[in-house]
Amino acid sequence: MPNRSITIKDVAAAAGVGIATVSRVLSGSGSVSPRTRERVLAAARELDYRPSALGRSLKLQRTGGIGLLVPDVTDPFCAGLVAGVLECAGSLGEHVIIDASHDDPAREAEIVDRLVEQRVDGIIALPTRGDAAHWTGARRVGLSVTFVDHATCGSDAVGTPAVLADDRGGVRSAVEYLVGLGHRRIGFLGGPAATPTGRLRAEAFTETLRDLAVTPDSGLLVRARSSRDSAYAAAASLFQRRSDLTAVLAGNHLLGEAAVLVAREFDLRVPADVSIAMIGDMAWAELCDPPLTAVARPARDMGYRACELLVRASDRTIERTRREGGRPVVLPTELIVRGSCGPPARTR
Amino acid sequence: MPNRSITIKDVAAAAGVGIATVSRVLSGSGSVSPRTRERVLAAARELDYRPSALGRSLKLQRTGGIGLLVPDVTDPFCAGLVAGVLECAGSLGEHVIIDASHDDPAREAEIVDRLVEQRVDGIIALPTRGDAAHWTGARRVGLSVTFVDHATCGSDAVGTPAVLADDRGGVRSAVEYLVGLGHRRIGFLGGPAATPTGRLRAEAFTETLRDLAVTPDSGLLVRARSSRDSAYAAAASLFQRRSDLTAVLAGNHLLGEAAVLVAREFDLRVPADVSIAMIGDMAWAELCDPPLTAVARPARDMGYRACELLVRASDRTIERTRREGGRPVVLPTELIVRGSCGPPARTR
DNA sequence: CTTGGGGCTGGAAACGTTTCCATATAGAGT
DNA sequence: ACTCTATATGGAAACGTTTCCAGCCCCAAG
Repeated sequence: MPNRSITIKDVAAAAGVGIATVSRVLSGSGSVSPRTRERVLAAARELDYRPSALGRSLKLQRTGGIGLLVPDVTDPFCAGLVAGVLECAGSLGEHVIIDASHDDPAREAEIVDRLVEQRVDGIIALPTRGDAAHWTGARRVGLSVTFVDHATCGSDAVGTPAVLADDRGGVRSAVEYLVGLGHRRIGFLGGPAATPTGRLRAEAFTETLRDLAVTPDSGLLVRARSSRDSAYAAAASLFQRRSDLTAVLAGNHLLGEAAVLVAREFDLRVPADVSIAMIGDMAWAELCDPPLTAVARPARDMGYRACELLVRASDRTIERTRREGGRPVVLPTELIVRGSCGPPARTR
Repeated sequence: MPNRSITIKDVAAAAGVGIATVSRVLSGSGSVSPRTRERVLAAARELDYRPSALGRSLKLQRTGGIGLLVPDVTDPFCAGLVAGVLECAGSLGEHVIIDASHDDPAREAEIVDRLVEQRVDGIIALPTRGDAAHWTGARRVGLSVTFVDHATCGSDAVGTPAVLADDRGGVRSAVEYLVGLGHRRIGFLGGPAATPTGRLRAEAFTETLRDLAVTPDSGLLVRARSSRDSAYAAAASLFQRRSDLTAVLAGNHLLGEAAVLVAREFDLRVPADVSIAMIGDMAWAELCDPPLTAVARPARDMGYRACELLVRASDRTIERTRREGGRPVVLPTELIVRGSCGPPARTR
């Protein structure tokens, strides 16, 4: 019963060679005679030898691990992102250390610290706020960081590579679609103004309306915190206060959910009485009755691209990365038209 | 510009002490004078020293990492599981290396190998099949494995700790509920017979029917492979072939989705024309019209418990674990009654 | 004054790799 | 036969920790 795990030394002894030779055989570098190679391979197989990544990483100063930091793995968008990262990392032979920040900057900082200790080669993050001190700290100790979904607004982290969805374009396409159907009084359910995402989508909403020469109405724009309850409350208040609106655009899937629920609660037929669209496509959008029109964001692709970007960046010097990686990668969104939007009941 | 990352040696030099002393200060063990401690702490802070987990793990022969292996992170059940593991691991100071098997045993074996190389302290897995060789291999090299969702059916891995949902009880409660409403011709949409889950739920279905003295009808039990298309095809074929059925129980969420879609396609009103229930509660069940009755499985709790179990097991010897951990932990399911089930239209 | 012990401290070994370098061997060219 | 080169091999250092052990100093007790 082997209580001590077997090392390269054991293999060397069993094969009657030096440990350097075993290393050469197993890593495939250097030259070894076919005869020796065979003996070593046989010994390794015989002993069921598993090389330790610890020893190797220590020597090589490179772990082949990448850190992945998302707000919440149960959020479908985050899950898609994770899947993309996993796919790319797997094909590149890297492993992924994952953790969830739950939108708490303190927790995020703690996790980044842990990842630094683990000496990951880089971090992919959907940050709570990209300008926090721990991010610049991480870059200072030499590991590359890639942001996803929204980039930093701070000044210090300029040059941090980022992979974004074209949110602005996504909102625009949805608004254009609704206006094209004849809607003029369109409600917008927005996420918290404190988050980059919440801010940006609301901006894009009003901006597009202005471009389309629809008179703005600030009473039609409502904010919610990022909880189910808050989303529901916001939707309820909007529907109650403004019975004259003919369409609603939900700024995220929580708000979309709330809009659907509240419309049902108020006995509004969709899309006859009110049209509903949502930013962020979900599996359940297809299952709604009627199926919900939504703007799909390529979560999986974003994860994949971010991972590619990160690994590529790790190979270069920080300097070169900073010089080259100025522009964030922006991936297109797609308006998926389903049955939840139609012309307004009473056109004026 | 420090191109070389700073080590304990640098801190020792800066503080004018030996490296042993620095280690004692930072790890909190041993005795150091307050004066020295202060100097070391100051030096570490000054240099922004981050201890390397590589060195520590190598020396301690323990990484504090746990491997997490699920079929697919975008599956809501798996996502819940991951969240639970992350929560527990975080509070225990462990980090989590995650990967997805995509239900491919070969890929799974590869991932296990990688985790062994990384010297994780243990693995939590939702295995494709618990009896595969790589699992016994992993246990042989001394790391503890905990299965989730379904345990092994093989003989070799007896004693592998497991955390399960009471699927049998869940199916039973759903069937009892439907029969209680007056249904007698209940369709069952089952997952692949090759998977433990698919087999077990179908068994529980027929078994419960027998216990309730409802005459079985093998034409009402349909299997699908685990893809959306296959699920849809199975549901369509069942509804088409057996227009006399009054209720359908979907064996997983993919099949539940398919049942809802097909019922809508066939212009069947729910629950007036057909009642639908599903194993596995999803966020979208609430959003369906009518909301879908489902059996909730405690994904997050399962992950949390599995992680607890694993870490506890790592502290003991394999022998003791094997002796103690005979019984798997079984967590209760809950039937969530919503609006998708009612009495059959024409009772006979 | 001596002895003993306890609190602090630093040197060194060990953990498992990779790789540089030195050496040994064999074959080929003169 | 001698040198030269290419190939094959092993020893040893290095990576960054932790911890054992030995040594030091100082104070109290004899």
